[in-house]
Amino acid sequence: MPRQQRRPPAARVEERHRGARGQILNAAWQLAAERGLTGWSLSELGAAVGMRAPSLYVYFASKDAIYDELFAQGCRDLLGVLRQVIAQGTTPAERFREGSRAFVEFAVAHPARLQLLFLRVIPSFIPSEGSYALAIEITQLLTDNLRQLGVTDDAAADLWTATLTGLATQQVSNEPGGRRWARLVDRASAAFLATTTQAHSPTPEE
Amino acid sequence: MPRQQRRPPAARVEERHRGARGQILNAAWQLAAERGLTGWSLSELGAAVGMRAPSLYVYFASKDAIYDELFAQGCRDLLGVLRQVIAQGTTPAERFREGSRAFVEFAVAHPARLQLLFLRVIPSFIPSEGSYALAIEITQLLTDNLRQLGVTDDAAADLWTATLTGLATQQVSNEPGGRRWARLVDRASAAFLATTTQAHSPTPEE
DNA sequence: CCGGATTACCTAACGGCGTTAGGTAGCGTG
DNA sequence: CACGCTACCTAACGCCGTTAGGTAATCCGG
Repeated sequence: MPRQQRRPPAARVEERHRGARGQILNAAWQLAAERGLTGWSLSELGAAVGMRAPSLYVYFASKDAIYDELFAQGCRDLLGVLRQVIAQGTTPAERFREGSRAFVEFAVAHPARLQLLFLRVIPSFIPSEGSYALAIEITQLLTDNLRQLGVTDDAAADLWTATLTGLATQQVSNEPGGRRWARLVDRASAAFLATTTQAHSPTPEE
Repeated sequence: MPRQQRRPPAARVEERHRGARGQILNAAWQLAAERGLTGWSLSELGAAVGMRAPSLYVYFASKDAIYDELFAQGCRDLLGVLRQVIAQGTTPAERFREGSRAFVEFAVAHPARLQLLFLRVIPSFIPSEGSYALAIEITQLLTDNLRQLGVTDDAAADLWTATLTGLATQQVSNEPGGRRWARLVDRASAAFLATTTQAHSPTPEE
């Protein structure tokens, strides 16, 4: 009957594991950026951190588990960027415009990350519950941002997320590294704002 | 020095090959629809047409070559649908509205096809020159459609293709089989039309 | 400082993938 | 009837993600 003795080491091990996992995830981001979201193998990822492929299973349960961590990290990064940009804005309209711009910039800066977060590209990968909750937070942030503008229509928010992801997706799919679609975000913001607010705000009644 | 003798058989062979290729492509569409664009193997595809995997190489040079044919077929199908819908419209505005609606319907009807045609999902697959020309034809059709409305701005056309693919992509990525984004196409059409034409048409000068 | 437990890696191997090589029944035609 | 070609097959290669099992190095209480 093996009692648990010597607790302290377990904490140290977990700490070192956390470091190794971070290193592996950084290497995975780099491989994804260089060769596409699915264009690398566990052998290559292992080599990038000085290991053989099977050793990666000490730190992650599967390749999909690595994708799940990348998904969560990407969500947290985007949330951080959006929150910072929104905090800097002085008016609701400015927060909306700058938030939209930041979203598209974030997306086109890393095509593989865009695919992982917003397109179901890997048939076997489904985000874990915790990771998906982070994705929901992103859309809620956008929705709240719109609500401050007086746009309480859920359909309007859906249309806006579709427009933003559409611009980003067309950019990275058809002209990676270019600006042809990315530069349209301000124009799209203005047009969206004009059509969705004019329907409710210029008419004083209701 | 083997001269080519007996020409007729060669033609018959090519004809039968065409039939077999069509059968294989049909099975591939079905597998892609059921299991995702990349969620099937050549063994499964072969089994679906009563062959082993290596025998498929009689008809296609590689799996990517099969994807290329599917890509071309998808483009031709979409072109056919759009041309038919546009021909039925009586006014430029109606053609625009119905064409947009048809585009989104076509896309959400078959998620894997949408991924193949508009999202770079398979790292190893790059459309052949001929197939890509068909994809260009699609965007040109949309651009011409807009031009008939007096929208000659290339940026406006880009924004519109981004909006349409964005709606379709959000639909199939976040709620496959649903209508949450797909139903917004008419609203998006109206908003787009309002903002892009009001900037130029109500002002008579210029 | 010793000895056993634990850690952190390794090699070997499995089944499946896309793909290539080589072989063979059966059909169509001179 | 015999030949050549067609249309398939099996075997095999290297790579994939993954599992099993083994082994040096390290840690820590006695």
